[in-house]
Amino acid sequence: MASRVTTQVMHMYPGGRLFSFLPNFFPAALLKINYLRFSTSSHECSTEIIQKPENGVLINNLTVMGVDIKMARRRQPGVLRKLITHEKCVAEFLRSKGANNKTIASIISRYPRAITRSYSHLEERWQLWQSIFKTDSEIINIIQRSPESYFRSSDNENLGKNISFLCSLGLTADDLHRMLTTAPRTFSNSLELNKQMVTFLQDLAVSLGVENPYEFVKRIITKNAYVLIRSTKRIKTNVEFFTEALKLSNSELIKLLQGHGGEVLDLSSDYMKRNFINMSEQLRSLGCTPEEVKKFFIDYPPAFYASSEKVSNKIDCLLEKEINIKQLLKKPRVLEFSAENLKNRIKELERVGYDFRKHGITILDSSRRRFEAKLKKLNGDG
DNA sequence: CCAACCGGGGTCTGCCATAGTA
DNA sequence: TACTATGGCAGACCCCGGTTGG
Repeated sequence: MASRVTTQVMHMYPGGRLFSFLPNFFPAALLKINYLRFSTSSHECSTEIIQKPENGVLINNLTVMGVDIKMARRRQPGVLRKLITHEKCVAEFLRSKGANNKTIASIISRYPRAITRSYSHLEERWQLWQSIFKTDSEIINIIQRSPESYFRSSDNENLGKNISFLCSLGLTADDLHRMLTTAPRTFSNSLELNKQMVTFLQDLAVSLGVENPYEFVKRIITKNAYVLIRSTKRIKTNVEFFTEALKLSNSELIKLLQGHGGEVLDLSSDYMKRNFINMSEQLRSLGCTPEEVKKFFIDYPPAFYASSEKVSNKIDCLLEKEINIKQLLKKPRVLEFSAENLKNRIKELERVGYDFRKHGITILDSSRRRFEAKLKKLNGDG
């Protein structure tokens, strides 16, 4: 906290004096360098702080490579002051794996610390990732998507241990592939952190009286790859929230977590609570009983995911056409379609005189192809 | 043949804070 | 003391089609 404030304060007081004995001095960098001087208001005496200058040669190299210096500086200013970096090696390495110059520049702009990794280090890390991915381009795609996930940790040994650990849980090659693709951060977590989550889930299973805790854990983390990149605090809060909000018995909770409940387990706790409250209120105000609301969430936990604004939009779409809310309770998956899509479908159906009161809203819950086929038929019948 | 049930698939980072380290 | 490594947070759905039972 303190150091953070200091940094901000320093940026508020740019300017100051220059040193002439800077290593790697380079005119182009001069303009960017902050030699700072500031006074702390909390102390009587004024303190002078001299910021180490940026490495001009490095800045020049990065500029030539097309790196967004402003972005890099904003994200990890310290890297730009380092005297020894490996930007050329990193670029060469990534290029050898099929990344183009633009991609490389973007990667370094977004995660400058990447250039502190050596060639041999990168080679070693790549080999570990290759134990899960088949092609270089798959890995490049992920690095491009999230440079931080790949580069944040310099601990290759830890990465190897993580892979072994996850394998030891009985995860298949496919499972690992999906996890690393969807939540690459998992593999940069410390082994200890991943173990903590697994232990937490195992303990939970045991306390609930799950027959096979081992399978329970496996199911949760394969169903929801994001669980392992969340804090145990969040997962714990969410489990407690499920239990309290829906007044679940142990067996009901187990069933929920092993089913669709697992899919929303990683949501931000407050967000989930807000959505629950909003949705419950809407349903109640439209005449649903508390029991119906509870059943709705148990049968259809993805409802926790639905943000209040989108849900309101969708419900409005239905109500406008005098569709009874009870029909939604029967077909909650209708909520999975975008409001836009629902609106269009309802419009199309109105055109052919579809009677929702008679036929319900099941027709809205179908794939595009099936819906269109159905519509064509309705059209044909007049 | 068809509606209804139901599981699966894509996708999810970029930032901040801080303990630890050189 | 600057910098690194890493924990943690906010943000937030939509869709397809195989199978099955009537």
